[in-house]
Amino acid sequence: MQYHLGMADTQPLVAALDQAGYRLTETRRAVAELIAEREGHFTAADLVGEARDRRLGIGRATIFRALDLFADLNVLERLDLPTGEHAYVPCEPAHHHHVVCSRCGRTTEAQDHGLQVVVDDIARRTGFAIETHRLELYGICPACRATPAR
Amino acid sequence: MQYHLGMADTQPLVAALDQAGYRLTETRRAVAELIAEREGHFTAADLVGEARDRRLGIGRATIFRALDLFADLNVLERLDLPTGEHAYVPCEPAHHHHVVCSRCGRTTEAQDHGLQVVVDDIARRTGFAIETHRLELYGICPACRATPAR
DNA sequence: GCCTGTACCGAGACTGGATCTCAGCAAAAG
DNA sequence: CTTTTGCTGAGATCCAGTCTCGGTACAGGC
Repeated sequence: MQYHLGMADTQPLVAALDQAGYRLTETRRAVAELIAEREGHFTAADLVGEARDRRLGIGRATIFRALDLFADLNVLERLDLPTGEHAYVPCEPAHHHHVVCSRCGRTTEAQDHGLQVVVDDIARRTGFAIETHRLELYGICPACRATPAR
Repeated sequence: MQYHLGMADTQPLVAALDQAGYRLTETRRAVAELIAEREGHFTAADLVGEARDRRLGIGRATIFRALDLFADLNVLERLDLPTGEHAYVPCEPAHHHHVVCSRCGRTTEAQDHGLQVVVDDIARRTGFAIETHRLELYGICPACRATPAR
């Protein structure tokens, strides 16, 4: 079975599967392709629709399973957009945060220099033992800033 | 129609409706009561169940509408828990962040002293014009820390 | 190259949260 | 009191995500 897809870089996704000992199936490569072709964030429904349009014959459940898997391997992160939608973004496995363009939806990763101080401060003030945190930023990306608002 | 509920403080919720020019209906007061009685976060399903148990005769849709309304008025915030659940927390209208206890679910508000510096730094590095941000912290609250892990 | 155990897959039923529709009702204004 | 308009309940509907299960194909051993 061959899917004849494009050339987008699936390497990080596929490599993560391999390293973690998961099977490198054609289906998973195809899902990796669909993900790699995307710019910005996407929803599970986007991928399901795309797979259906291209007659790839990939089941709905399989796409959700692949997304969960990539998320577990930290090469994909699940975002909760302000609208309430759930979206996914491919990313590096290291701890970081996302900056989301509220116009075009593209995302960038950001290091949280100095955030630890803020977290520690909040821990001290509230008495909580902070285990994890999540910072999401929304704004207009450089490309969209360069073009007049549509 | 009277609902005969308790004495929890619904004032901030009701006042927000009034100020924004919405009608102060018995139903909305009742939903405000249900919210005010809660500790920590709660889900829409919690309120729907509570209303049904008490035979308040409030429809499912009405509860969702009220939640949306309060959220728009910034007296209620919708949280996306790490589990994927959607929860609500009553809060002050001012900008702030939430600290959620991952054991008992209680929440506290926190000021983001120093966070603006981090946000500005990320804006400079990424070139984004940051409009809003959301910081959520998860940890163990003082009360839960005081009791041995169950 | 072939066999075998097991991970993986597709299809479709199922679940549960959230939304929509619409006729009836009730709050605020005159 | 009457009118206007916003609000409400019931239930249909929608849709994301999960589960089940029979069948498939990968990887490792021979």
